[in-house]
Amino acid sequence: MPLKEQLPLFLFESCCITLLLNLAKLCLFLSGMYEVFFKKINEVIHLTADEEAIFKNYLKPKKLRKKQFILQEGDVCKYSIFVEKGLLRSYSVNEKGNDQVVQFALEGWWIADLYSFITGEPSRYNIDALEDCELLLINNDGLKEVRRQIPKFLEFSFLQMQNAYIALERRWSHMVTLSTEERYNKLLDKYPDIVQRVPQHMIASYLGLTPETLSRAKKQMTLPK
Amino acid sequence: MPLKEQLPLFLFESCCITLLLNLAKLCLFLSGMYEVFFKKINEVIHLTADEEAIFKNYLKPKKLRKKQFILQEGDVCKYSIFVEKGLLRSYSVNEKGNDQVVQFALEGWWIADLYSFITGEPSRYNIDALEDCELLLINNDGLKEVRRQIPKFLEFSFLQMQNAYIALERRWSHMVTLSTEERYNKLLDKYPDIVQRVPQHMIASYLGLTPETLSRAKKQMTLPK
DNA sequence: CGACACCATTGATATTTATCAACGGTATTT
DNA sequence: AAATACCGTTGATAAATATCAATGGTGTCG
Repeated sequence: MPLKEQLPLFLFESCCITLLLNLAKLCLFLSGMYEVFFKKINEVIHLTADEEAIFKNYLKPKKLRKKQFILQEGDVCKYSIFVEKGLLRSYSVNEKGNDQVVQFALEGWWIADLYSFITGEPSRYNIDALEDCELLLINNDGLKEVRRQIPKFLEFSFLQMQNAYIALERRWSHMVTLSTEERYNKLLDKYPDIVQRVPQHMIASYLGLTPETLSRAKKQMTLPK
Repeated sequence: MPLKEQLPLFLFESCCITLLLNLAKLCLFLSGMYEVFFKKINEVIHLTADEEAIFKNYLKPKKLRKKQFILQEGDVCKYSIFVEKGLLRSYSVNEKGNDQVVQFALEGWWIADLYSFITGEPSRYNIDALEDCELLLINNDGLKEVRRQIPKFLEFSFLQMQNAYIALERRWSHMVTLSTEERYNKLLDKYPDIVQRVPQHMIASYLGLTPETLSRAKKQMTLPK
């Protein structure tokens, strides 16, 4: 019994159109969803279409609205998170109840509590969305499987980790050698996006300062020519 | 014309004995020289004797006396350094001429200025020996070659880099969340060796403090029960 | 529209840490 | 053995930053 027989024609047509529209939307969603991801990887290694397909099996797309959490303190960090679109931030809460920003993650960046992710221990960090986000999640088994099936990706992982280490080391050296103002300027130079898209008190926390101190430092920088 | 004919017998015997002694010393030197190195690697992956032999082709043993440099500011960091024995320290010198300790490396640890090592840019760090050391050096091409010939070693490199990243992240979080005294105690807990073998002003610098501040903090810790 | 949350700024004050200087002890070098 | 370098401690003071409190602006939500 064909569907057509059970419905008035105009309803059937309406259904078809809706269906097609949704299918189109889905296609767009799925193709767009991985765009930045594979672009980033292909800057370092080259994946064939087959390999990309393998990868997609282990990737879990997720949309996250502003202010929502993707990881909360006490939970185990089950996923390594890739930001296709939007802006995440990880932070801890100290004994006085203040947020302590650890990291920001823009489009094209990865973020996780690596320690919790590797060991399975509960995380001491929170990760939430500062903007509406489109994310790709992959768990540790997934990553291992991809590294097994696509050995090139192990190479990528190594290089990525190496770069992350160097960047953190550099951030450390800036923290201990540069003045407050120099640190802010470095950030402004390197990540103008972040400074524009993130409330200033979070920038302050990222730089290891109170909001008041950063505010005063900025004032000092404009006044004396 | 045999050597024996040209020398009095007692001199010939003396030569033989010296030669044998030196050979024995050389063997001991060579076997001992790689002991910690392969022990460390085999904790993570298993290398066959053949693979160890391949590795040795690219390793350059070097002894370094206390106070000698293995890397100086302005030089390119050509080697990744493994400490078989002894204790190294990397540091930078700030504009006031003070040392700023970045890292210590005990037996079984690796040390380098990774940024300079990867990019070939001149280093901003110095690395010197705080004790007489036995080191194994390997350059970037050597590492790449070993990773190519022994794919397991790429896995090792990745895991090692991941651990280094996690450790640095942890050190960061301790730096920003813990008090001076808590930071010192953490170090005491985790690396009692370092605290005993390194002058206190270097510990202070490692913790981001002046020697005076650390001295006073220690005093505070003993007085009030 | 009004209530409310969020945020940057500013002022006054407290706390922490650095800086400068001096001293005494210990190890190293000559 | 004497001279010297190195090191940890202590005191006095200065500088940087945090803390506490208040204000005004801006945007959001009912």
